[in-house]
Amino acid sequence: MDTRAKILNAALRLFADHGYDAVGVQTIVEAVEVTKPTLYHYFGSKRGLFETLVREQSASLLQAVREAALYQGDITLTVHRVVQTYFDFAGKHPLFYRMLLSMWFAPPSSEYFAVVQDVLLEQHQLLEAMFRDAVSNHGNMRDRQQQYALSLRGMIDTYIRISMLGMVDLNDTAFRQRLVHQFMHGIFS
Amino acid sequence: MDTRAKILNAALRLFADHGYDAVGVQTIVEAVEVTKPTLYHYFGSKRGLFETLVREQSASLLQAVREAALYQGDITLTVHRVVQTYFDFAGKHPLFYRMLLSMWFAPPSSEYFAVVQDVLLEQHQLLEAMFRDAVSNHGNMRDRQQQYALSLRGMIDTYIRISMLGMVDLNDTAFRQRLVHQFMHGIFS
DNA sequence: TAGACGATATACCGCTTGGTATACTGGCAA
DNA sequence: TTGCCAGTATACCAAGCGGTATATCGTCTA
Repeated sequence: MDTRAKILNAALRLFADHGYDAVGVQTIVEAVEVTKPTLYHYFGSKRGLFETLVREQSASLLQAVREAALYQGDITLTVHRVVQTYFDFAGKHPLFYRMLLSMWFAPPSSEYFAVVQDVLLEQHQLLEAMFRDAVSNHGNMRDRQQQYALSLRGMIDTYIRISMLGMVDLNDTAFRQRLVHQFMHGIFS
Repeated sequence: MDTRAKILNAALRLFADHGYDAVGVQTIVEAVEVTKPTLYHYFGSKRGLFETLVREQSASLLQAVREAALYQGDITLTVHRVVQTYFDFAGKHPLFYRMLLSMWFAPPSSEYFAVVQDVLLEQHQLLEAMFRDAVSNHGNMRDRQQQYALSLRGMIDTYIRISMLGMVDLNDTAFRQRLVHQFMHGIFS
């Protein structure tokens, strides 16, 4: 593994474990056993390092959500696919998803929030579009796409968090089905 | 308002808006127009200030949840009371609840998390006890109290967050009833 | 073989951080 | 009226912060 990748790895681990503000550049380079100019050579600044980290890691998530959220006539099925996509990603990249989650709830004026906001916004737009496209089939969800998108994300993140505490298994198909059923029940009722 | 209270007020506002790490002691005392030794006279340290803040503000929330979560034979009614309690508190203390929310998702090893964890744990135990007490009436929720408590909190916090974005009105009784109904549906199904 | 270049190190910068030693003030008690 | 004490200010500290000027090394190219 080359130096650049090692720095990104160490930064992810440290940011996820202690938070962006609490981790100094010095700490990161010590963890990789290089010196500061090396880090600044690759990333230009602490913020640049963080932006690179977020963009590279979230690319595959965004792509997967983009495909899963394509409405093709069955909203329940589509929602199920989206849920599965998030659960899969969080299972494969727990450190990154945990970090994303903590920053999604962080004060909007913090430096790192601006970086993460783009990623979150794009996901939100995909989910909203999914619900909007389903409107023709389900008249009662008109103009509620935004709220539905937010609450679906809320539910997904809640259960990802619970699973990180070891309290639930996201790979349990029956469990996932019950979640989606419950969510759809909330929409249609 | 005395100096002590002014410091606590300013600290809450600043921590909620920018995060614990991002706000220096100097910034706080400048906002109140006093000097550092004054702050250290009252609170001993930055962490001491934060602990005092969290403890004083969360006392009323804990008391309200303690009363609301008392199971008296009707679990749906009790859950409804709990939901209303949280919504009321978040409506009355939006700054504090927003701060609490951001820290609840923060990295566990961050300094402030330890302070906030006590408050969260106590709430969780109250909710868990509520579901445990309801077991005799609803055999199918046995040994799931922990998961139920976590997912109820997740749902509550999700909607508080959505309301903070202006996307939903927590004071709408019909809306609250639909939420509780949806949650209970997820439990009983 | 000369030079350019990517990658890395040493040593430093100004600034901010959380925290404190010391001194002063006003009010209240003996 | 003396003395104590809570409360507040001036001025300071060591340590850490993000960031950089400069130099060196090895490799690849002309």
